[in-house]
Amino acid sequence: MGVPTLEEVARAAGVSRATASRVVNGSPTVGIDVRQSVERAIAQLGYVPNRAARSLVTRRNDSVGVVIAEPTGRIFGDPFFLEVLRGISAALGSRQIQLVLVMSQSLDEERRAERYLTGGHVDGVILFSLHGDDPLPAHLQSHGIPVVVGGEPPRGARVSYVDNDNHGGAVAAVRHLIDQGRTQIATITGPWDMPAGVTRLLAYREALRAAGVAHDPDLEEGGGFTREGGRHAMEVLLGRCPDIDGVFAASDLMAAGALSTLHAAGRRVPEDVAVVGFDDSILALSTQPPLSSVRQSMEVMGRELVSVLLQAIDARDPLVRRVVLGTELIVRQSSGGPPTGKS
Amino acid sequence: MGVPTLEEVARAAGVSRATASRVVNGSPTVGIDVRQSVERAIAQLGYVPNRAARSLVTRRNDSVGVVIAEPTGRIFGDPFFLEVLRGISAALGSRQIQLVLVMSQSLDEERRAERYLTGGHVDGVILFSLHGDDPLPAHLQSHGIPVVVGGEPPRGARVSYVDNDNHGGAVAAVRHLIDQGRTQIATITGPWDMPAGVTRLLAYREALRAAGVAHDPDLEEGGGFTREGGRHAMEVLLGRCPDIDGVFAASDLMAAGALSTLHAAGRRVPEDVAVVGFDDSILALSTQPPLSSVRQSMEVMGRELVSVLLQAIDARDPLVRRVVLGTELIVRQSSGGPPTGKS
DNA sequence: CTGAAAGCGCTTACAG
DNA sequence: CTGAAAGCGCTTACAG
Repeated sequence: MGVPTLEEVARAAGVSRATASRVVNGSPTVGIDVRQSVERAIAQLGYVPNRAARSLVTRRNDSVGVVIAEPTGRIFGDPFFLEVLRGISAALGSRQIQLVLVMSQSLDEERRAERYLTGGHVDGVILFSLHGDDPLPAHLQSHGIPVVVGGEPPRGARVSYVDNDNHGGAVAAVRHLIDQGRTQIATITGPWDMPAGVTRLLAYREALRAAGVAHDPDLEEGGGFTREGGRHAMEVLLGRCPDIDGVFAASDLMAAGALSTLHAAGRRVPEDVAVVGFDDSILALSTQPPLSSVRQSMEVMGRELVSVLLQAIDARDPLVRRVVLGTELIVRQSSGGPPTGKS
Repeated sequence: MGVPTLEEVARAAGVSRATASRVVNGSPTVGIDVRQSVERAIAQLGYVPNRAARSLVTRRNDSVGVVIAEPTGRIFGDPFFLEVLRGISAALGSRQIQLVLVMSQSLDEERRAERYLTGGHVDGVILFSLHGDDPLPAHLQSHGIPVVVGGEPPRGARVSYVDNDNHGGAVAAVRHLIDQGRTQIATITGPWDMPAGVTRLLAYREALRAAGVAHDPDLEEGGGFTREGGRHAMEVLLGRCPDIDGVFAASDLMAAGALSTLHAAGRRVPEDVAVVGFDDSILALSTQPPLSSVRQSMEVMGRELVSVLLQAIDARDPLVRRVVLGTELIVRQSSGGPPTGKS
């Protein structure tokens, strides 16, 4: 009794265990009648293959590790991840692959995660929220584990990744501010060691340059991708350049912080200062006024990550794949959009 | 070559495979000297036990399924889950147990998830965001799988759960509004089929009754735990009772929606209407003004869920355990708190 | 305290 | 197209 085994299925169907196994695994070399009787037995007994036994011989785990490593805790407030996870989960589930979630906040946890991942317990790894010099992808690769990074990978790493078009999105945001007639456009940037932040900053500069605006370092201030950082950066910017009339914040969270500073300083948004964020997160709709932002589909990113990873696992090739997903600027009140801009 | 096996460890240490296994599993019946030489071999070879092989014989997976089932997609914007996941992940990781994440949105996915979970692939299951009549916990239990529910379980289900003190939190919120001198206190409720929503509504009524206020159904309106629902509910309430001066929303998301209605209607918050939400989510700090809310520690909930589940798995008893975690009212500007209420 | 041996449930060359 | 047999890496009574 208990859980039925392949052996019992085979007996019930009057075939050998080998043949039953072939049916379960969809081998084409099985007679149609034999196949059917095995399938009937499977249905009748409610047979489910034992993963452990299968793994033991196939040397595959049919599981993928998803690592969210963020020692600073910075990212954890971000609903962003849930969406990516959903995309990953959907793509993996339809292929009968387990999603093993590994979150590490402390260095201790990170070490344990690394030991686990290199222990051969997963067939591949999806990595998130890396910093510029994170050795994890290279380390995993050196153990022969297929890896794909969500977002920009550490500089110089030869690793596959799927990223949103940070550059294109940021350029669109800044160009939009220019189109609105803004001439003193500041930016609040992410941390220097996070590639996405750097890319968005470079795109900001490029968009201004393309519009013939001279580069002014006084208009750039770091906000560390936090709300408090955004609030503070806005104060600094306002102190340095009181005539700012446009702000591109590299994340919605920082934009929300900037808004409260502007509010406190008596600046009207968007009349006095137009603000655009990045992420089009849930926050964008709850700020006052609603925040223009650059949208990226996190769910699509999740699916794409799985697709790239499975290719690497199946092909067992070290080919580096890079996928860049398009972004879209959503204009709301904070930069002159219509008042009831639902979305 | 490749990954070292127990056999190789044993050979290197000059003992039998059985003894090596005992050392790996911390059996006390091993001579101190033998133990040490095995440990040396393990370190030298970088041995890591093969989970599949172990599972096959122990009949344990050393993995726990975490199910987020939300066909409506309602909950997915909620950063809340990430925090719970962190708590679960931390508690599980320190015990070397895998966190297998299962998200299901469509009925199809839900069915697949159920098949997976009953297939003996996990040692136990943590369930979230159940509706009042969800048969999943009972179904899993009938397969002999230990289950614990995060939040209130479906009515009448004999299943262990860990929940925040929704009742106490809601009572505190309403009492606070009363203490502020509010006399026309409305509530925006969650959906009727979600226990947490119902509990918060009942607590609202009880707190008013305790204060000697007569029950007025006109002051209650459903908001479905969504922002849009909150916005609409506030319109309805204002239409029915223009003299409302306090609102208890059963979630921050609905409170945020209510705030925009109040804003559009020209009501000042908190001067004209004081508002309190529930969850103390990331939203509470980004609304204008910042939102008073009932805080619950989601990370603690995660740890507690693991603790209860592991007890059930180890004990193999059908004992039903109920854990209720305390909540705390955080007062911010939306109900008369100080202007710069950081937190 | 230690070892020889059986067995967990499956897949997969190898024959036929 | 099908079956007999070996073997994946581990744990655990059972002896001693």
